[in-house]
Amino acid sequence: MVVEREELDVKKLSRVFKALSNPNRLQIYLEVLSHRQSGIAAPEAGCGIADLISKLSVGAPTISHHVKELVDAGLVTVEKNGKFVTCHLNEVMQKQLGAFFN
Amino acid sequence: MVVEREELDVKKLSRVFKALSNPNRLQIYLEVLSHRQSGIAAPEAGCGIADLISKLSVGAPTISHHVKELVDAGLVTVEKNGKFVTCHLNEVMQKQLGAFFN
DNA sequence: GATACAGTTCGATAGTTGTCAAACTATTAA
DNA sequence: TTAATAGTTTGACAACTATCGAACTGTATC
Repeated sequence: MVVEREELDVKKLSRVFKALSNPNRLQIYLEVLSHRQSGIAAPEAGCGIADLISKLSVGAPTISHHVKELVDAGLVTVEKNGKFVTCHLNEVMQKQLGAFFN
Repeated sequence: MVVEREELDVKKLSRVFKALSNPNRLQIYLEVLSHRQSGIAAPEAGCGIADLISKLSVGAPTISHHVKELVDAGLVTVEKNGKFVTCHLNEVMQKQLGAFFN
């Protein structure tokens, strides 16, 4: 059995920073941060895609693309409820990044 | 007199993360971090360009370019001593980034 | 001076990224 | 089952990036 090491090596870390390097994507992350709620436990909290579309003055395809990049980088998670999608903060990653700069 | 506001708005912050989004540039930053020394006070400490060139298996022009981007983003500073250039950590920025993820 | 050395700037190029419009999928409503 | 709605995927394209070799600038050494 291969053990998945969840350390932040240079490659992974640079991918995280790349995800945050685009102003619109950073704004999405900030929006998710402001709804500070992780995990699937609380469906009411979190940040809806529609909110992001209305706040960021770019089209839906672009938002969708950006959210996927944030998910791939491990910064946020995504939860589907019927037609709707909600973004949640990955607090583990947040803490790891906080630790990196300390 | 115009007061220089040194806040980290979205634009500035995304520029910082862009600077760290390239693996080689992140490696340079890590190298500077490991010589944890800021300011011009201690010329002996800090990270020399030549060290970076030997550690990063990319050419000198590329290193030079990357260091400039880190400087422009406010992540490191640079100090010249005759022929040699030394990189220092900007600890203020480091602390601001640590605070951002907390 | 002339030479060597440390690093920078320039110009070019292959590769990547952000964005959009159009077409698509899936879910709810009529 | 037809419509409408929420979001995704695809394909395209302009803009940007990382890297290199060549030429350059400034500093020390002979």
